[in-house]
Amino acid sequence: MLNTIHNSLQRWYEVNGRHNLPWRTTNNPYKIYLSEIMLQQTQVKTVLERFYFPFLERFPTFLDVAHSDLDDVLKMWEGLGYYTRAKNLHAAAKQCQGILPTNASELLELPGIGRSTAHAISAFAYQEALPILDANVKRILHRYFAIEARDEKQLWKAAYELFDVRYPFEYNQAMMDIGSLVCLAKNPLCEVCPFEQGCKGKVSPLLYPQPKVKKIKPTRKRIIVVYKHNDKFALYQRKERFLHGLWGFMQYEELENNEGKLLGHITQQYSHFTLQAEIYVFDTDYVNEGCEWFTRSEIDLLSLSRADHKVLKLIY
DNA sequence: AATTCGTGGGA
DNA sequence: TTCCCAAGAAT
Repeated sequence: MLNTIHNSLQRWYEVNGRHNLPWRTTNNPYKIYLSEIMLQQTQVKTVLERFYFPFLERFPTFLDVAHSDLDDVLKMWEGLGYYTRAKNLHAAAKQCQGILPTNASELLELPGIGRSTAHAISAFAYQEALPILDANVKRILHRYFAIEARDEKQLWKAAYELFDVRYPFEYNQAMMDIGSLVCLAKNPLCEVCPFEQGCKGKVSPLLYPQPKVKKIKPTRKRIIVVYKHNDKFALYQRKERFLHGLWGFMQYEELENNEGKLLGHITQQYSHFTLQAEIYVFDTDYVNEGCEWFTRSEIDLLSLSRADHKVLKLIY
């Protein structure tokens, strides 16, 4: 009986829910929206302890984002990763002039907002009765309905099937809490799960969902050259999609000449490849195309990737 | 439709 | 250490 499950879930949430998360104790749409973007593919701990509050202090309102330069938004995003999120946040602020739409279908029109995020913002800020489908909900649905295949369409159908239209806010928040606290990927705690009665996968929850086919992560070897002159260093702002908008030291696929001094090496794990780079320092006043010169303290005002911070640490 | 996007937590 | 993968969206 679905009604029994819903009541069980509501009771569980009242007692065990993470009610003090800052984006749950506000009804400010911008603060809810910001949390949803930051939390995409990112753990709560990271957002909560390092990024959410500093960003809101720098950009208290969505209108402040709309009036800002992208470089300033990227600086507050530095270290959080998936920088297209910052670019889209900035573009969205410009597009709606700092005023968020008040329903999911219009939110979906904004860059960086997909179906699940649109539903989340609308359910949390405006109580619109729509289910979300994040990693937590997906894992619960896979197990509750004993769905092995990672099929987006099937999961959305399941999401609507289990949804409690009476309490969109509480239901969606509760689902994420169950997913991150109870229905764990490796060690699910079925004994304390409010879904235990109706869950078709509880006899062997680890079967759901099917494990992803793991692909070997390729290694990219690169040469990074730190051009230095007096007290300044040459950096370029990335124009390509990867790390777009971030500043960094020059990278080459192979060393073109033997000038410069070998300083060391770095490795950086990315989601789909491993970067292994040798770092050279080259003292010159030749200005590379697309490069600009910065002192050490000026570099601190730029947004750099993790790999370039490692290079910076090698210099000092 | 499969791949591309960062970084760090946690086992 | 090594591995999986987290409040997904865009391409």
